[in-house]
Amino acid sequence: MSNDAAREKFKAYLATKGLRVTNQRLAIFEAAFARTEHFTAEELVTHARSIDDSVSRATVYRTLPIMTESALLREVDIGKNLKYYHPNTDNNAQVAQVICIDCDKIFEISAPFMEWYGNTVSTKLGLTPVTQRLQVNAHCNTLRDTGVCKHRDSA
Amino acid sequence: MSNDAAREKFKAYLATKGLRVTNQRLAIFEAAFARTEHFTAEELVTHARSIDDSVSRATVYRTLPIMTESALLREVDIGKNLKYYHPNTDNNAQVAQVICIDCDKIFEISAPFMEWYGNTVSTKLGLTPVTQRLQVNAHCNTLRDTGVCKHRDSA
DNA sequence: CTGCCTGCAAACTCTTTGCACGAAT
DNA sequence: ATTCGTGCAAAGAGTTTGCAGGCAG
Repeated sequence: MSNDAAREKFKAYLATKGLRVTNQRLAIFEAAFARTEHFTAEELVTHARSIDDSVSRATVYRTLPIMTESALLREVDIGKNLKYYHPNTDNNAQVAQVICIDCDKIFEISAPFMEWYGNTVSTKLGLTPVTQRLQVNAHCNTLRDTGVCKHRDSA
Repeated sequence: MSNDAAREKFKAYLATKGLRVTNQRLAIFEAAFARTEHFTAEELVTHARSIDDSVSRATVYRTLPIMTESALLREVDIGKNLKYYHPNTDNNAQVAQVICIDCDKIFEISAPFMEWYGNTVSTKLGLTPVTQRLQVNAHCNTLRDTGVCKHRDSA
């Protein structure tokens, strides 16, 4: 999905929900979709402000749920206090994460079997699965061998 | 592993690390191992105080990492602000969680394949896996059908 | 005795919210 | 003109930490 298509989807979602298309919301959208790596709310505040310096932290926090509900962003919780976000380029992405404990870089890996697994185990318990997550925390071999985590540069 | 065996393991771990066996640490241990369901730090404070009312919140928070490092407790992060803990009855437990979104009850399910998965995907990235987690968030069918979440009572 | 442990309360991090002003429809 | 959206700053939740006194070894 191109950024243009995503922007239209965002506007359409806002319209559907009776929400307004504001400059701040658009700036936050642009800031989010300009990112290629996972980002935090705080980073999004900074980037959105470079587009429209009137964007407040509060508005970013109020906009993030809108963008995740509309499936434009995926929320990635890796067990730290803060949440990471990533543009969702595929609506039905079933992805696992491999997280480098040394540099916090997040690698995403397609894991279509997750959905099957969620269905199977939930059904046995009388539950209906909504989301599933599969994460692997790992150490960087390069760091162990050379003292430098090679992922840190690109993170 | 019986509670007695776990208590000895706890004391042995403390000794190994040069940490002292204090009444507070023992009270926190007893409170944790008296629980059959997952519990939070705050719940542990309350229960530990019923054993030794001198136990402070700070000491509970300082003791929890010791108990997780020693594999006596497993830390379960279900993507909320707070963490849950559970006595670890099997040292090498590879468990997935199914979480009822309606009542926050956590079901644990043996998932030995997780370790294999973690190894496989990590190796490809030049990483060494440390931990993995697999979680399914699900809605309660009983709640949907009858308006009452049947798990809430036992949670 | 020595130095780790403790309780207390303040600090911290991330996120949410009340309020009055401002802008989209 | 309405009504929703916004920035600001304070509040909130969970957790961590500095400090002075206390207890295990």
